[in-house]
Amino acid sequence: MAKKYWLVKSEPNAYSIDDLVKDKRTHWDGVRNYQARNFMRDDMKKGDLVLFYHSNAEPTAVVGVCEVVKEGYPDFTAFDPEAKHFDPKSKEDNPTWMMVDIKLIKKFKRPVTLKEIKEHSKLQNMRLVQRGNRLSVMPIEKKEFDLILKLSEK
DNA sequence: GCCAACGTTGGC
DNA sequence: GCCAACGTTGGC
Repeated sequence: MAKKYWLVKSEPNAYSIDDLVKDKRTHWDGVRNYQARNFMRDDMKKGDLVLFYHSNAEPTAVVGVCEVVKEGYPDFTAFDPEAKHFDPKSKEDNPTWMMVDIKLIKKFKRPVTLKEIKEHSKLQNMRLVQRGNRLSVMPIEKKEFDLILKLSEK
């Protein structure tokens, strides 16, 4: 199947691109939204490429590229009463929440800000710039992915 | 810190 | 099944 492209959001004070630079690889836990869950469970495949976006940040921006290295499996942090995103309704034998593993490919030389994306005529269809969008895992087009990569090289 | 947009919950 | 109340997200 053809490679797909994604964008994931993270608040840098929770988990930033620099944390990923340090860790090299991480599991994308804590997603508690069904639509985002479905993408991770059903559609994100090994080798898919992922833009890493900082939300609630200064600046809000795409800051790097990752690759999916492990496909959807149960988000075990949902089972842990001590964990921040504990969900008592998710059972180990029937998990509600799923996650994937990603590894860092590169941190951008330069962040591509939300402002730039909003101002770019070719990026208006991204769900990221659409009003009120709160999805933390979303599919993007290859041409959008390529363009943002190119902008980061400027 | 504010607040609009959205998702979820729960009473009916 | 409807919908108001509530909690969360996330830009500004």
